Amino acid sequence: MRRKNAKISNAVIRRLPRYRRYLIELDKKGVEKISSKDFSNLIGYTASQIRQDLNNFGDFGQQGYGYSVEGLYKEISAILGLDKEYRMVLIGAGNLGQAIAKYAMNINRGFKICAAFEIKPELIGGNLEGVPILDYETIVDYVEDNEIDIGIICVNRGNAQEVADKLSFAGAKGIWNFALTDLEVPKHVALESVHLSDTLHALAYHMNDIKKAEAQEKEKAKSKSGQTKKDSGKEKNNT
Amino acid sequence: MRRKNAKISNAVIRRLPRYRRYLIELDKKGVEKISSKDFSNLIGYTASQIRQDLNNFGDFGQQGYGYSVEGLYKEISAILGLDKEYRMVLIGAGNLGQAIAKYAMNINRGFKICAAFEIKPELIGGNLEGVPILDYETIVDYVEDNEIDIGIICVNRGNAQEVADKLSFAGAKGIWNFALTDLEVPKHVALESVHLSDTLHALAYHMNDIKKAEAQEKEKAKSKSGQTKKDSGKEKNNT
DNA sequence: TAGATTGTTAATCGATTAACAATC
DNA sequence: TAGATTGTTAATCGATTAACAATC
Repeated sequence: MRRKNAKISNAVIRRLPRYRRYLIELDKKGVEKISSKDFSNLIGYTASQIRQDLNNFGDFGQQGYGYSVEGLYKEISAILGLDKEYRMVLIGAGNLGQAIAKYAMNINRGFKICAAFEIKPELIGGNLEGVPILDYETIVDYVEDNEIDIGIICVNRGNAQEVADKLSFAGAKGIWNFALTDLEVPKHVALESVHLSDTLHALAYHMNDIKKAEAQEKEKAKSKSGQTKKDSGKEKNNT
Repeated sequence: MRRKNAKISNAVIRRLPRYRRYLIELDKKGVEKISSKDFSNLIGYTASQIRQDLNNFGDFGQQGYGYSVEGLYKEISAILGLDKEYRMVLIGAGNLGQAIAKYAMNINRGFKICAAFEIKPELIGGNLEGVPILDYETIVDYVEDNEIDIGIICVNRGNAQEVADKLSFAGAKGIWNFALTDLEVPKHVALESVHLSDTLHALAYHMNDIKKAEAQEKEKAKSKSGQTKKDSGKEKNNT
């Protein structure tokens, strides 16, 4: 039986786009159904977790059969709200902003960039693959008039909060933030911050962790061989 | 007393870059010390969690005083391995790749892009702010000869695994992956995948979640007012 | 029907929070 | 010294995994 409208944990939500990606691949390959066990082998979550996750939203499977790949794909897409259209604006049309905006348009039909905003006069009036670059001064009116849903923030960290404030004020419902700062938004606005450098720093940590573990391993192997072989290492000249 | 070399949970590691960011800000403001309580108010983790997290790595605080901002910043930087230098290559010099590479160079002195690799002939031979764009065919030799630590993968998802294989084979110790696929790497190679579209999808989920909650709220308010006020809504014509 | 596999409850594991003795 | 605040143990909370009855 389906759960009521209990709060879904963030861990579950983060896994949904991944389920969806694998379902797209399966569908492409012509696979029509999949059991939680086979899905587990593919995606790397336990079968239990997969069933548990999906049952937060409904009874999508069928006992003795499994899950319909196409059916589940559609369900998850709907849960994520990917059956809807989103009108977006980009704020900050530098390298990163331009790349992110193009990326967002390419990955999913439902996300449309309507305009980009800049303060730099030399950029204003230009365009990105047909998307006009407008004066940042005009953003509030534009967002209101064009019923913009999402703002992509790609400005410097010092300016990000004021951009978020303007977007929220003008009626945006979501903010995809790439500035390296933690923003505050009204609770009716959804916020997703992508701190790219944090992920690079986590990578550095893991690299060093592996390095340390390898060094310890070597150390251990050395002392062990020192105990077992008489003629090794420092003991060499003692015999 | 300091913990031995127990495995640090991933949740802790993800918080470290954030602690570090706030410490940089505090240091810039001239703040010299901070208690876990004050830090908690600032960063939004509980004081308990902050002390618990830091004690995974050492006794950085002082009873009755708190933590030295500069000292803690240095400790965390060292834990993350940010006191070292990293030599990087970019694979895939499209919009996103170029933007990510420039971003990585700007955020931290320690990360240096040595070269970019491409298969498109029209890009090979060019350069990105002084970084040469080389033929992808030559990547293995380059990574070996130049002791490259990290590869940034910004190619299409279909080609990402083979790039990861080449990088691992050539001796890279870390991979920062932006291709929309889950890579397999040898266990001596650290992998950090940034699935940008997954974060956009999570944003869409949260936007819809807020929308649903608001609709329910409205529904509840309506039925409530229907009970209390005689002349409201559907009941209007009944009097 | 028998076999397979779900949905769901119970058990386990891990992470966060609370409490407090140690100590600066 | 007294007050403040840590380091650390214990309690709580939440998420994952295991188990199994329900059912296709």
